Amino acid sequence: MSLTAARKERERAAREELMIDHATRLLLKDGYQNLNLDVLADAIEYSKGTIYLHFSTKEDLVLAVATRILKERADLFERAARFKGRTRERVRAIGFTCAYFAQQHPDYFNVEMMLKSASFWEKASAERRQTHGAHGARCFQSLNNIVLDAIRCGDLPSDVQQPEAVSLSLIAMTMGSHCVSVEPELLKIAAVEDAVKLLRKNQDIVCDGWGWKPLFKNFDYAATDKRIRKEIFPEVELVRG
Amino acid sequence: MSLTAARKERERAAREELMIDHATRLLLKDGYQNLNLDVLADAIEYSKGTIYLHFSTKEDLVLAVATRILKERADLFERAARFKGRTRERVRAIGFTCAYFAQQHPDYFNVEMMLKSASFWEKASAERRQTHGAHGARCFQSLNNIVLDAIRCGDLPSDVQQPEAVSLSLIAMTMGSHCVSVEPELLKIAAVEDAVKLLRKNQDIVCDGWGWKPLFKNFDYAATDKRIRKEIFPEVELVRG
Amino acid sequence: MSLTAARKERERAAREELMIDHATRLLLKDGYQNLNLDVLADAIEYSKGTIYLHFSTKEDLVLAVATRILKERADLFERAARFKGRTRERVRAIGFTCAYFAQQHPDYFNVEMMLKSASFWEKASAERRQTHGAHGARCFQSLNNIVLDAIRCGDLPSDVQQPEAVSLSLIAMTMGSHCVSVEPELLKIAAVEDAVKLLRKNQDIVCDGWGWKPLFKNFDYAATDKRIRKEIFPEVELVRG
Amino acid sequence: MSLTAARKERERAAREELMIDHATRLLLKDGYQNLNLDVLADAIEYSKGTIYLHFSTKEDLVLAVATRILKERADLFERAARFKGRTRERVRAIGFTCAYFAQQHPDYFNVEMMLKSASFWEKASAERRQTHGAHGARCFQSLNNIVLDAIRCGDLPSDVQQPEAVSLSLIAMTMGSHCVSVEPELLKIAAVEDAVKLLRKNQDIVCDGWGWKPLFKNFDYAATDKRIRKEIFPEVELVRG
DNA sequence: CATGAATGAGCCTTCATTCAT
DNA sequence: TATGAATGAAGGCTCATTCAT
Repeated sequence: MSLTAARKERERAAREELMIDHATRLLLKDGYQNLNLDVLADAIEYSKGTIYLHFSTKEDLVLAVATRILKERADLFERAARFKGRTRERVRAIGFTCAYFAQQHPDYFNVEMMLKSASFWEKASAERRQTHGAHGARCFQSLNNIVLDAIRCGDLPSDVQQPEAVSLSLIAMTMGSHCVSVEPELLKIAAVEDAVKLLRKNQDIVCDGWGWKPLFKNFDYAATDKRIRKEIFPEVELVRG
Repeated sequence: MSLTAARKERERAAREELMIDHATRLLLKDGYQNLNLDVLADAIEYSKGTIYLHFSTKEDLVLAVATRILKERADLFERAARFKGRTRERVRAIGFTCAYFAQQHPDYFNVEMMLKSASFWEKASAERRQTHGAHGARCFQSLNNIVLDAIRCGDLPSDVQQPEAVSLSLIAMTMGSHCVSVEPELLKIAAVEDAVKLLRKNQDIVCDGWGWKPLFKNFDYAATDKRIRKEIFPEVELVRG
Repeated sequence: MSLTAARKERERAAREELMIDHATRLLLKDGYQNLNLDVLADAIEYSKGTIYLHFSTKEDLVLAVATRILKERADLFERAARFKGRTRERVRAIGFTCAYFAQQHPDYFNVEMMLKSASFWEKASAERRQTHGAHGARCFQSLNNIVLDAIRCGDLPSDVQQPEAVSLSLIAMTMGSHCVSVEPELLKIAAVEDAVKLLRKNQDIVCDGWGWKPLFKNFDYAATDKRIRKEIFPEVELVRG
Repeated sequence: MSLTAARKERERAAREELMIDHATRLLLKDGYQNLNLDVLADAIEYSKGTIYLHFSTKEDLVLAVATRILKERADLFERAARFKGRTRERVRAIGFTCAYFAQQHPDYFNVEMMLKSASFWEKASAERRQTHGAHGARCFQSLNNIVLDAIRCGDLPSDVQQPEAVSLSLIAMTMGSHCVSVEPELLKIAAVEDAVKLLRKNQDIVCDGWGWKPLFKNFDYAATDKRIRKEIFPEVELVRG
């Protein structure tokens, strides 16, 4: 590729990033249905036509937003999965990334919820659909590999029949914790102060429920947490818990 | 109230029920954004104007749908909470109602997700908002009362600081299991065959995680399950598991 | 039907006529692609939404325009076909209606040309499609019945194998004459002064070509023409020729 | 002109031909309104900007397509007009070229129809408009010269006042036959099997109608047809009829 | 000269809401 | 009270044309 072509490609990518940046912002503010391409075009100071040079439909654009965030999550998951220590410590590192995520993208969950509509996917481009699926799989595999290791080394009971069920219950709890976090009424009734703390606590409960050793109730994870913070998130200040 | 006025009031209520019936059907079929008041008016054989005599906005109508289903759930929860037995058995009965719900209203979860949009609530009438909140509280309280009983009688460890956290983790797991259930990709990767089974298993994991006795891994709940089916759902054939 | 309902129905029909009136005008002025529903809405002083209460798509509207004119033509054809006299005189009466038509709707031919696009018909409503076809068939049958009579009574040679071929050649000549009439260049080169005269002359040529008696070149149709004018078009002043 | 300039000019002409080639293909496939310059640019592997170096507007491009085909027709007409024989045989040769044309460019008629829109011509360049007119005139003159010869030599009755009327009726019949050929409904009603046969038959009717000798009904043209095929279209296999 | 990114006016269609009857 | 005709703002998407590089 010539120097010029390379520069153009960079500019194109930068423009696309700009579009996704603003689309993310508007999406989180107003929701999918209220995302308006005229408003987006005004915000990015490009015309609507230019948006359509990058995304085939509005749905395609929204999927690009979701995919970018999901990719970030997958990257973090893989990084966390490489944490050195017992399997329970490694899954705890994953839990930290979820908490980090909840802090960084407090409203991202809403975007994910949009994706559940069947008609949505039909309108997005096949390529982007596939990319999204791939990052989703990366997330799942990162977690599931730890589960497999845990069964192998005896940290999880040998009678666990389906490793995927363990992963899925952790994922379900994570998503569910997000769900309740966006219901102010519920948080008020349940006197929840810190939604991120809730998320991490719930993940511990699930691990303990599966009998994943060392159990949270029997072990002091303070040192592990310190190490996770230092090794995985050296640059950020995480919520305590 | 005169006899005539009473009859008119009955007719009005019946019409409103009819509207909610069909709105529910259309909502679950097409989703919130695709719910079309023209189609609804055709279906109920009343005019659009008449719909607006009952509901101030489209959002108000949708909230009425959600509230009616939530009321049904609250009723079921209260019924399940009155189940005789140890607290773990009573919370198990609640778990059955969730499974029952998932079977009866497989797409209702989507309706609940709609409600999370901030702009939604602004357009619904204050009265209906409050009613909805009340039924939500009933659900939570039914569950939370069992938790409180469990702490009191020692079925839950005495060091559980916040009973609400236990309830909330169960709720989170229930919602999260629904979330994953609507992601075909995830179900495929995780080789899940029966989403309802998954839901109930996950609830057990959470209870065990909190140390709620008798633990699922140490106790045979077959007899309890039989009794729940007989006493709480005498009329239906529940999914096994 | 109640009086009110009848009145409403009349009003509805009148509104639809108004829409078709203006659509016809705009269509003939600007062509199909430049027909703009905003402009139409402005012209009729109804909103665009109201237009869509009458027509499912823009194509449906255009088809309604074409159908109304075609119906008028079919009515005229049937009237002309009932003209008393020899078959050649009756087909001549049909020729007069074509000329009348060319005068009344000098640009209608353009509308008919629009209809030839395949994608057009897919977007029009099935009902209107069928109506259009029915009127087209009426036109053809009116003419073809005269041809059949002519063969039966010996005005056309008995060796004419396919009566439909005679009808079709007349139709082709009529359409073709319209085609050349909308090409100013061609008219200039060929020194045509009166397009309607051309149309009628061409139809005579075709009849003579088929040997339809009495042949134009052997017979003075002045009296017939006078009678056609008087009996079929008493109210209008037709172009001579 | 320098050698380099000559080469550049050749390249430029070749590029323009390439553009017209593909534009023709797309035009016949999708129609004028669906001709998309992006698609065309992709097909020719030149940029849209380059297209605009050759054609001032989209209409100009379309006119170039129409003109090239018209030129081909004019060339064929002139060749046919040089056929040796009686004038009726020569006009028959012209009829063959029309049939040949209908076979070669079955959808070209649609392109011609586009040209009838008034707004079209305003947007095309004056130069191309003139070229188009010139080729149209060549077609007309080729035919009209035969008519003039026929009158002179007595093949057409001496009382034919306007030779151009004869030419024009033949042209009208040719265009009209094309018109009916693109109406499937009409073809079905009239039980037409072979549209090209219809075209040729209709031309014969017109010639006979004008009394052009030798009349088709009195003369066997089989030998003439054989000769036309051999001398005018040695390279192609024409439809019989 | 050739490019192709950027434009932006334009257009059809939808649908929640209103209000005169 | 019930109606449904009328509204009109809104929005996604297209594409011929331009122009800086």
